[in-house]
Amino acid sequence: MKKIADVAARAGVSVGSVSRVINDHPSVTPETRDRVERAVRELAYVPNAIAGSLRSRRSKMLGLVVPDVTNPFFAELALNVERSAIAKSYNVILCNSDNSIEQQRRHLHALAARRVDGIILASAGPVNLKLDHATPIVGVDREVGGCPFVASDNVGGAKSAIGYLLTLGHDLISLVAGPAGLQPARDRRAGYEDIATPLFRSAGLDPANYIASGDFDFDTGYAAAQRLLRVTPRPTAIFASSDQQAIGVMRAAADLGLEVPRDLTVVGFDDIPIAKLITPRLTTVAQPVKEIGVLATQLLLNLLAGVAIEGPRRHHLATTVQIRESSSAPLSRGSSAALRAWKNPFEAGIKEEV
Amino acid sequence: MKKIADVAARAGVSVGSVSRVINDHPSVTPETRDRVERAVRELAYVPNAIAGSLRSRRSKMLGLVVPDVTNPFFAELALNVERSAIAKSYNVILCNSDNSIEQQRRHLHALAARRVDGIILASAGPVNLKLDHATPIVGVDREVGGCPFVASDNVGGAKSAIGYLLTLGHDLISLVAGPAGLQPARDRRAGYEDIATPLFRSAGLDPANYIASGDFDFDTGYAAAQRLLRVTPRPTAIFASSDQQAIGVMRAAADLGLEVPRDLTVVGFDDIPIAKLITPRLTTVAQPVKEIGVLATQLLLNLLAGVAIEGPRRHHLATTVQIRESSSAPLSRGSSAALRAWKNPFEAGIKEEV
DNA sequence: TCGGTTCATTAGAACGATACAATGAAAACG
DNA sequence: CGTTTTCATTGTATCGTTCTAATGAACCGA
Repeated sequence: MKKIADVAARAGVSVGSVSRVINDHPSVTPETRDRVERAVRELAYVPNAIAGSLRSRRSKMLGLVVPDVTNPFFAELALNVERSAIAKSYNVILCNSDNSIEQQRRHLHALAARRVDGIILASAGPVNLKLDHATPIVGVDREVGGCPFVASDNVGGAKSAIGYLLTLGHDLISLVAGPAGLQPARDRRAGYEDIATPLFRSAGLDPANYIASGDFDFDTGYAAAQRLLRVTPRPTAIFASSDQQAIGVMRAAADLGLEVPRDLTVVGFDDIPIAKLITPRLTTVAQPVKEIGVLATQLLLNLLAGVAIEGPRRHHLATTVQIRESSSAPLSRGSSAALRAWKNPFEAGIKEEV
Repeated sequence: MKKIADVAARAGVSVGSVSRVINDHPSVTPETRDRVERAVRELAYVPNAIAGSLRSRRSKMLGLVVPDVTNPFFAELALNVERSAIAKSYNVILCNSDNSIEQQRRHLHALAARRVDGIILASAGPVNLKLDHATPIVGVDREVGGCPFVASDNVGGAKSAIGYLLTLGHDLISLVAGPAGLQPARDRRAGYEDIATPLFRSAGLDPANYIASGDFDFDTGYAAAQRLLRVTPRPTAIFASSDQQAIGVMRAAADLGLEVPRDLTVVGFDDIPIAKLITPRLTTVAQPVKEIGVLATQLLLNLLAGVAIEGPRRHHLATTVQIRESSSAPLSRGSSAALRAWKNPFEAGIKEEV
């Protein structure tokens, strides 16, 4: 394989000049540039980025660590991180932690050994950063102690979903919560409870009866709905912490002979691609995944470029309630005093889909 | 950041010995190993893989180029490639070609510059391999001229789906085809035509009336079904070339007042995760994505290790018909002579889901 | 015309590891 | 006991770039 010296010889210049041409440094005469470019073409020379990285101490690589690219959220994240990175001539090493903190530790170590310039980390759990990490890290989705951080505003997203349901006239709203170990799940629950708990209280009901929890998956949604739909008085709406759960809820409803949205309103969270494909189309809280990926990458690259971080180090991007077919006003409008007093402060993030 | 010389100094040995310990070369006394390991720990030394790669001329990195990780098929592929790679201490650089041949060319060039040891390529289109490529390549999903290749047996998959439908008693089976530019789409169509065309012919019908084509997406499925379901005599089953299309077909059927599977049987292709979540659950041809990813990676790593490739260079892995709820016998069983004569030779790959 | 800038160019050091040949000690052998 | 073999160890060349300091040419204003 050709090296820079071969090109230099062929072009009749020094290796330094070839290097300058390749990295288009300004100090090059058009003539030298020409001769070098011709030589590069004739020899089909491909610069060795490894040697370059060694000398320049910059690898122009980023690490991306996610629990599982198979999850549509992380796939979309990976796509946008990679795109933003490549636009600045960075490549991305993909790592799946498989939700194992140990696996993740190994990956972080490997990335450090490869001297990636920075890491975007959707952490599988709490992580000990004193080890290894000279490498700059930006957290996404799940907070990473001390690092700049980008995620959806999960609390706000849940609040606006519940707000939307109240506006429709629902006042018995159940929650299917996610794993308590995951911050996004906790945040969504917090948003829900912030509004829903007082309603139950003022109606003299126990809020705990209207919450079921488990994983973010279909089965959890199904099982949760089976239980929640047998509570008296029955909830008129169910807010699920993920779209997969919501789909499980809809199936359970169908199995119980309830029609969505006539007998039960279902709202999900995430807006995964199929949400708009199923019947009925799922009303859900859309996360700005693309923005998260792009912003996280920009933050990281700025950090690397030494640009002072302007604005906050922790970003919570606004979500949007995507109104589709799985939600409607309840058959008999709720009548609690609290509901009557309700004014929705979250209207900004709610939009009807065309 | 510490380097190997620092470790050597601290341990009171030569850099060579440290190197041997790290790469666990056999020629090391337990005592030396101990001292080195302690020094490594005390200095929190992380070897510089870039320097190592430069000298050893092996980067221990693979490139993975796919059109779009957001596609569940490629996401699953990426997951399994990365897993298989990491098991052999390789890392994976992820590249999205966005279905652009030009973008893909740039990515391949960057991977060559980074001196990745090998590339797994789901090509966006025909590719000119004489440029750049000393780097070994294994093709997946879409054939890459001259390279070892791994994909589903798309022809066989389509045939077994049609075979299954014939067994149920269908004989007017429509096809929603995929983009003619994509090999998997062409292969699935070929498998369909191989069996279906003679049936139409012997019934005196024009096969072309029963085929619609477009992208692999929901909208194409919807539009195709709108047309196909107005043909007389109406098909009793529709075989879609992707699950997304199949979901579009089901929605169109619903909009036309047809109930699946009573009035129309729908079969998809891929078995994406949601296929089993929707109502009715989708009968579909499952691709062995995991196996494709694992096999492609193994093939590539063997190639790199210089292991002679045993067996064929081109692999077409068997698909499985996943029978779920969207398929059943037609209301009135078909009666063409061809159908009566039908004996299904594809029973092997058909399985009822528990 | 001359000192002072500016700029393109060059030769060679440096990056941090692994590979290799050389060395010395211990083990094995007849 | 001397010779050969084996093995752990060492010092240093090397991988292919980029970076730095030095050089010389060209240009500028006084």
